[in-house]
This record gives sequence, C-alpha cells and structure tokens, in this order.
Amino acid sequence: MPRLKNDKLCQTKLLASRDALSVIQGKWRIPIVISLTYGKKRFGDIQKDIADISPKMLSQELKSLEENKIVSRKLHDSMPVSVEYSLTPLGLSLQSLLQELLQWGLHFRSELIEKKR
Amino acid sequence: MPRLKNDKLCQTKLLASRDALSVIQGKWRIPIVISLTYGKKRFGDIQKDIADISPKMLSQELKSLEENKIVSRKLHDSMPVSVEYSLTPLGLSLQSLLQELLQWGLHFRSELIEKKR
DNA sequence: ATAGCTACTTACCAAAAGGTAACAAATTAC
DNA sequence: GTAATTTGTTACCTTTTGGTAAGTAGCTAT
Repeated sequence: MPRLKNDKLCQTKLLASRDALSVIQGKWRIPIVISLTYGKKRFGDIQKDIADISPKMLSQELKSLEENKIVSRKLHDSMPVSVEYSLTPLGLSLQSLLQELLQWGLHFRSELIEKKR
Repeated sequence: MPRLKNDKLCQTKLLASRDALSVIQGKWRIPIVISLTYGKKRFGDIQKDIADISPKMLSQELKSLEENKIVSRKLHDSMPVSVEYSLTPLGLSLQSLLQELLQWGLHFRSELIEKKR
C-alpha cells in the first residue's frame, strides 16, 4: 500500500478511536453499560451491581451517558419514587465492542496478570 | 436465567472489563497501538502520526505499553541512534477489539455528532 | 408527625492525568 | 570541534477525574 494512503487511513482511524473513547473513557461508564445489559435497572440496582461506586459518580456518569444517547431514563410515579434506566439502541450497539473488550480482558489476565507478576 | 447466576456473571464481566481498561485507558495508548498496526516504527515516526503528542507523553505511554507486553522496543546501533517499536503478539491480539472500537466510533459519529449537535 | 425509603445534589478535597518548556546524551556530518 | 539529528528526561504547573460526607426532596407506612 502506498505510503500516503496509509497515512490518511491511519488519521481516519485515530479520529474514530477518539470519538469512541470520548464516550467510554472513564472508570465507571463501561461498568454501568455492562450492568444495564441485563435489562432495565433502577438507580439502587446499579449501585448494588457496582459495589464501590458512590451515588455522586453514578448520577454524574448516567447523565453523561444519557447526553450521548447511550442510556435512557424513565421516571415512574409513586411507590416511593423509582427511576428506570435502560440502554438505547445506540447503547445496545456497544455489545460487540463490549464482547471483544471482555474477551481481551480475560486473555490479558491469563497472559500477564496470572503468569508471574 | 436465575438471578444469582446473573449477578455472578455480571461480576465476572466487571472484572474483565476492568482488566482490559487498565491497559487501554488513557488519551494516547490506543492511538499508539493504531500507529503501530502499520508495522515497526521509530519514535519520531509515531510522533508524526500522532501530531499532538509530546515526547514526554509518548515516552511515558510507550513504557507503560512495554510493561504490559503490548509493545516491544528494539535499539539499533548507530545511524544517529534509532529505536524501533513494534507490537508483540499480545499487542496484535488487540486487533479485533480495535476493529470494533473503530467501527463503533464511526457509527457513533454518524448517529450523534453529525446529526444536530 | 415522625421515621424511612429512593434518588439524588452539593461543597469540598485529593489524586491522577496531561501539558509546556527547557535540557541532555549519543552519534554523525561538515 | 561545531552543529545537527534522534531519542529521550526533568521540573514545574494546570486540568481533569474521582472520592467523602453531609444534606435534600418527595413520597409512604405507622
């Protein structure tokens, strides 16, 4: 492949990776999406899945995921007040990426973390 | 699926995602890996691909990728002094994850960034 | 009316990540 | 021996990210 074409392709990839990373970057966003792949959940349910997240961070990251149309929020009247969060179609479209991420995470653990270190 | 089994599966996924993210998290690591998918490169070549990275960050992130066995470094004598960086087998094993990341990045851009906003 | 539940928010702080600018070591070309 | 090239390092600072603790709002059950 010619060098110039290669360069341009590389730049395109860099842009796409930046777009994707801007959404999923951070300590809690991927975990939240994973928690929601099991269906609708309430604020407190997500907090139980992700044991060490604080309400502040959960609220903050849910908002950011909402802004990026990954997650949708539905308020239900009464009960004591409950809110249901779920993945949007765009959020669901993260599944194959998630799948690869998890698979690679397992691979990495078996390759590095458990051998020595 | 029973609730308890679901919970455990979710915890396994959370762990795997944490492992993976610990390696690829950060502004520059994915871009560096992308740059190296085009073959061996020297320090200066990577800097040219990733226009706005400083030598400090490039050096720092290359070291971290080396520690995690994603990238290998080879020193060649003379010329003026040149160093060749390349992906290890573990680094190459990131390809399918990268592929999904890039594809999702393009999808996200077409869905959100270019529609309105 | 008081206590409890759910779903947050706020103020404040600490740590991590990243940026800038200047400099250094080794080699080579002139 | 002087300058240029390549590959970094160092010191210092700013920004971003994340954590803690306490409080709030709306409703309900007693």
